[in-house]
Amino acid sequence: MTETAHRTARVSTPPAAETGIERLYSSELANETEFLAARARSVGSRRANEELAALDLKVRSYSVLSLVCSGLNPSQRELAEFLFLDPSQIVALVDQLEKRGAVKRKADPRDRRSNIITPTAAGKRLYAEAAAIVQAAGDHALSALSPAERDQLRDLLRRVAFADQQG
Amino acid sequence: MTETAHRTARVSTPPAAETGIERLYSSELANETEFLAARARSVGSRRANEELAALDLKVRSYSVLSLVCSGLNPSQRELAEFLFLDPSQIVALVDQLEKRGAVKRKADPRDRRSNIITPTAAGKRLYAEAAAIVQAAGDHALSALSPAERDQLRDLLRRVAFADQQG
DNA sequence: TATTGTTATACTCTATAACTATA
DNA sequence: TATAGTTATAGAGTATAACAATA
Repeated sequence: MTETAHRTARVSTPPAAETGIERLYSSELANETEFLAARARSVGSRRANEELAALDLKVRSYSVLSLVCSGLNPSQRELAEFLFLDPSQIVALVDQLEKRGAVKRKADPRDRRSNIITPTAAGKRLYAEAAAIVQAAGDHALSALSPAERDQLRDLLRRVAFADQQG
Repeated sequence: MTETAHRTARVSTPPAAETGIERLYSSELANETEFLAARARSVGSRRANEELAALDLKVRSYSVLSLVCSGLNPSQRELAEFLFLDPSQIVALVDQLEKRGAVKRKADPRDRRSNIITPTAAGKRLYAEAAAIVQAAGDHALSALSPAERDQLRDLLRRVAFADQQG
């Protein structure tokens, strides 16, 4: 992202390749890590959203359902912090999942202000279906990479994603 | 602008395993590449947006400005396709940049339906300032990685981001 | 007839503040 | 006084369709 930007400098003057946008691949923007991460995520989440629509879910609600089904008994506050979402958005997401009988709110006995979210049996089944869909979509999005490269990418991303917490 | 207000409560709290959300790192979701990409991008673009606000820009408008200043003379249609944005959104973004004198529209002599967007001198100066900010924000976001690892991450992301075009 | 840019519109997502009940 | 959840609302972002000019 730094001095490496002009390592992949422009491929001479554009031959005005008519309608193709491939020529923009050589732009500086197309070599910025953040732009690439945004585009990669966009490619993946678009497909995931399309597939999840069959279960009336989106990546957002799937993420909540996944954490609720993790066995870690998250509170709404924890869901908000972990997903970088405002608590008020969690309310809406949990409302949706609760309305369809996938999750339940229950007061934390140790702090009755806190709602612990747990899955129902139907919620667990829904998650199993959704997880398979998301995994398939992810495999498709990463089909350009070998298994080893996928592991590599995931590990690098994890270190960036949690850099502030892990120091 | 104070979007992190709800997230600033953990400043002086000791690493107590009770209230922390670190326990959610072990969830399945935290090991999904797509989730990690979304979170990594969120970390980076939040900072970039905060810094770019000093220039009255956002990552969205910066991306347009960057492509316009690349010397590749993109049309609005090309900007839309490359940035995964609707053409109508490009209209608004180019309007903003044109209104502040950073870019100009000019009809493509070979197809007068098409608007070729070019930077003004002021636009080039604005881009130079913005690029430095974005680069600094990117370096900060990737500070957990070594230079070699950053290259590795960028190359892996590029292959994923352009997998459909490159085959 | 198809495409580029444009406008208008509706919908979703996100941010913010105020309120309650607990602590 | 502070925090978890809730509600309401405004703003930003996004998607869609219709239109004029051009091909």
